Amino acid sequence: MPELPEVETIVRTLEKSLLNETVNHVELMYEPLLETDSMYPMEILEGKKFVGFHRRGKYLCFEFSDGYYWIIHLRMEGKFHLYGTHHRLTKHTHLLMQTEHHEIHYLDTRKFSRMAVTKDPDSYFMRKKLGFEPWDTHLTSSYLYEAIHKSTRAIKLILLDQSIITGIGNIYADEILFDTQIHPLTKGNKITKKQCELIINSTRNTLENAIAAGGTTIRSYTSALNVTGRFQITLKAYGQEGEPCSRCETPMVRIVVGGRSTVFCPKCQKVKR
DNA sequence: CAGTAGACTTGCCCTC
DNA sequence: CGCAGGCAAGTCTACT
Repeated sequence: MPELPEVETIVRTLEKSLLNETVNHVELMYEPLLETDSMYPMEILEGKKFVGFHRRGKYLCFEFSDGYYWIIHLRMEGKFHLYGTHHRLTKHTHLLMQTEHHEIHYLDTRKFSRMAVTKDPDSYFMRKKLGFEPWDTHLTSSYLYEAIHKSTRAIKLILLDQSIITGIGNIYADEILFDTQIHPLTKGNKITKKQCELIINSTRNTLENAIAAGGTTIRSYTSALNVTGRFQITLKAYGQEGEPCSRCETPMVRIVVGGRSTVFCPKCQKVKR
C-alpha cells in the first residue's frame, strides 16, 4: 500500500534510470486507468523525454519535455517494473512504455489506480484539494489546531483527510497516533495545541524514517521496481492486533473507525472524549 | 457546510 | 472442494 514514503522511494529510484531518456512507444492496455478528464491520451508522450521526477502527496508526477506531465496515483497495488530488455507481460500489466534503454511495465492487480496526462499540474492538484506537505513550513501547530479544533470527527479520520495534511494513509496514521499516545477516537475538538505540535513532529519523523528505510513492505507490496523488501521498517501499531505493545506490553487492540481498520494500545493511548 | 455512506476493484482468507 | 461473503485500500460522489 504505497503511502508517501513508498511513492517518494519509487520516484527517486526511477529517476536514477530514466532521467533524460526519450519515450519511443506507449501502450495503455487497460484504458479505464486513464482518468476520463485527462487532458491528453498516453500516446502524446511518444517522442518526449523524461526531464523531472516529482511527488505531491501520494501522487507520482513525471515531467516530460515540451511541458507534459504524467501523474499517477498508485492506490493499493499500482507498481512499476523496470527492465533493460524486452520482458513478457503478465495479466496484470496494464501499461507498457519503451525508452531507448528501458522497458517500463505498469502493473495493478486490482485496477484501482488512476493516471492522467496534463500540461498544467498545478490546476490538476488544485482540483484534488490537497493540503500541506508534511515538511511545508506553513504546516504549524497553529494551522493544524485552527483546521481541526471545531471538528467532531475522530483524529484518525482527520489524519487520513488529504485536504489538511497530504500523504498520510492508514498505516502511518496508526503509527503516528501510537507514537503521540493519542487515542484514535479522540475528536478534533478535544485535541490540544500541544498535541497538534506532537502530531506534526511525529508525522515528519515517522515519514522520514520510512523514506530512509526505502518504504514499508507490506504483504506482496515491494518498495519499488526490482528492489524487494530488503529494507523494512518496524511497524508498532498497524497490523499488530493482539501483539504486546512495544511500550507497555498490553495487547494491541483493533477497532473500526469510519470504516477503517485501526490498531492502538488501550493503555498508552487513553486520552479520549 | 460538515460529516457520512456507498461505489469502485479484485485477490485472499475464512466459514459453511 | 467449491462457494459465498467479508476485508483491504484511497478517493470521489451523493446524500443527510
